[in-house]
Amino acid sequence: MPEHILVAVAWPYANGPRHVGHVAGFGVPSDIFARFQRMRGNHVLMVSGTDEHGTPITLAADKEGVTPRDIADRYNEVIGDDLRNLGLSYDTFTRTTTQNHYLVTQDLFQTLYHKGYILRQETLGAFSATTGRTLPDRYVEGTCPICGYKDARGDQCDQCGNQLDPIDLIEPRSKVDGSTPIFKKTEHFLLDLPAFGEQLRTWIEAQDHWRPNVRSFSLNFIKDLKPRSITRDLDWGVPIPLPEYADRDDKRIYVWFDAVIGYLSASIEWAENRGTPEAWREWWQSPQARHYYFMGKDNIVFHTVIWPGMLLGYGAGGSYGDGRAKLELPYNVVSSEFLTMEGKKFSSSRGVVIYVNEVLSRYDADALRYFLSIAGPENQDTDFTWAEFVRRNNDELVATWGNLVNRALTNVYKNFGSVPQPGELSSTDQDLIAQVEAGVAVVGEALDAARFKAALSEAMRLAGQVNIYLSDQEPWKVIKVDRERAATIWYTTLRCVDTLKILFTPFLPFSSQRLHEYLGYEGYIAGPLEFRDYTEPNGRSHRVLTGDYESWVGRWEVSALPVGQALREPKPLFKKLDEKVIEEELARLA
RNA sequence: GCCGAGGUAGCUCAGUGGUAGAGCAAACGGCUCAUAAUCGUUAGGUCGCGGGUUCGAAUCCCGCCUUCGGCACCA
Repeated sequence: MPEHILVAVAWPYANGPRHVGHVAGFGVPSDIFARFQRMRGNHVLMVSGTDEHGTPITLAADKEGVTPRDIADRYNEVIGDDLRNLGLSYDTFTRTTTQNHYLVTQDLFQTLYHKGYILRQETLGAFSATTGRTLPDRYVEGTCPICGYKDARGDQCDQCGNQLDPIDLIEPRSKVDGSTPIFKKTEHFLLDLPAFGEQLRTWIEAQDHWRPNVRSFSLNFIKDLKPRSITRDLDWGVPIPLPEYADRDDKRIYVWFDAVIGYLSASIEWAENRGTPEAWREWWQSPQARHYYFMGKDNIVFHTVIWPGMLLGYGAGGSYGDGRAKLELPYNVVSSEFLTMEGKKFSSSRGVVIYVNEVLSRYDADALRYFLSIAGPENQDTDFTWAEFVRRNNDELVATWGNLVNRALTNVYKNFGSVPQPGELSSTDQDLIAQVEAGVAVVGEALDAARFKAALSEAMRLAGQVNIYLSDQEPWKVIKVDRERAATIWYTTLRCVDTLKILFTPFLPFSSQRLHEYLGYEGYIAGPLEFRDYTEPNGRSHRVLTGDYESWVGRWEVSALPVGQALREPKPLFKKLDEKVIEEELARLA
């Protein structure tokens, strides 16, 4: 029975290009998972988009003298290109500035408000004297009233560690331009999280298939829930859908509140764009559907506490719920740790960074995907170094898998031209095939459990087994004395390579597609992704990254390689990298 | 400061109660079909430190050191 699987991927923030650390956490793992589930025959809906509201984008816009919309447009395009070039197979990668997203966000806000889950409260906020814009706590600096540290931030003093309120700072100043901020009263709306505390606790406690750190972290977090502010004094964001705010442009819904709603709004957009406007309900209003969320560890509570709280509050209400069924909560929240760069935290300002588009301009997407899959921060922080990148590429990807494919294909292409007719398979041949075919289940189980390193390691181990088999059987010698036996050995090898191709496809889609073609097959097992433009009722159009995945022919099954199928002329799947690139890349960092 | 996670071979990392693992790097050997790729053998660790529970602990408990994340207006 095919299942409905929602793959909800963290929304990259559109204030700059995304670096390798970002895609290591949310991008590559989610795509591996989605591709695997599609190959298994499940109905996958993979959604995300660029997160385009919030203070950092307004600050970037001010700095350049352009509008926030300009910044969002620019980086929506850059980020979309990067994700497409990495082969991330979203059903819909959209953005938070669509009319649809505004409508869905406002429906959630209104529904929660009318159900009494949103509170109103007067607070004192800091505003810039020069721009009139709100200054988030961390953008106010001054002298710490507790320890006297001169560069304490409004939210916390880095020297004594105490939590602060910007109003308490001595001689406060704006981090942006140094001016003295103005403090004034402002009304805010707060999500009443404590109202969901008991439901959340019961629900989280039952999720014993979550990674332990995600579960225990979340349980600890809900011990002390407080109402959480969901509005900001900004003119850039989703307007507050209440009559008294209809004509005001000084207050907006806070960016994190609308960003998580993006998972729902993008699903609704996908259904609409596809001409089946109700189809999203098969994922969101069906208790059988499984929802997987992928993100970095800094985002856990948004996905295990706040967003579930919003969903619980919304229930079946609102214009999208339509009284039919409640919206479903996450099935699993797959959080990654962080990637570091040459032993240090990624930092754009300090130049400790490598952007996705830079890597892809010089290296193949599969080489980066391989590294991030085998050495990524799945269970703990891991380090990206150029030396390790080159080594993993040359000594593992090229040497083990690439070379197996290349030696097999070039030999068979040269000597037979097509899949050779085997004689009787020896027990050694049969054992090898059985071992590799067992990988379909073993690797599949690991992938289903989001254990990507284990899955890829097993696939690589099996590729190694085929290399051992070849060294042992020496078909290049056998063919001089016994052509039929050589044909049998090469047939056995190709059968294994064809099954391994399936196991590698979620990780290495580009090279797997090429291998698929070299083996003489037609159609896509991992085809092209597409951008499509959609125009909304308000006349605005935007670009969506998507693909025609239902037409792809790859299935998570063992090889049924037809004897006699003509091969196409093979080329190496991967490029070996010169050791010199390590120094070149390190020089770029400095 | 409080909460959570990590600290395992030279390097990068697996491994949650039962005689310490992988890949690479190192040393030696085989093969030469293949992107000088591959295959085999050897060597290498008091599993952060100190206590405790247990017949038995990298694995459970306590303390300490250290790294990373969270701790309502950064996303």
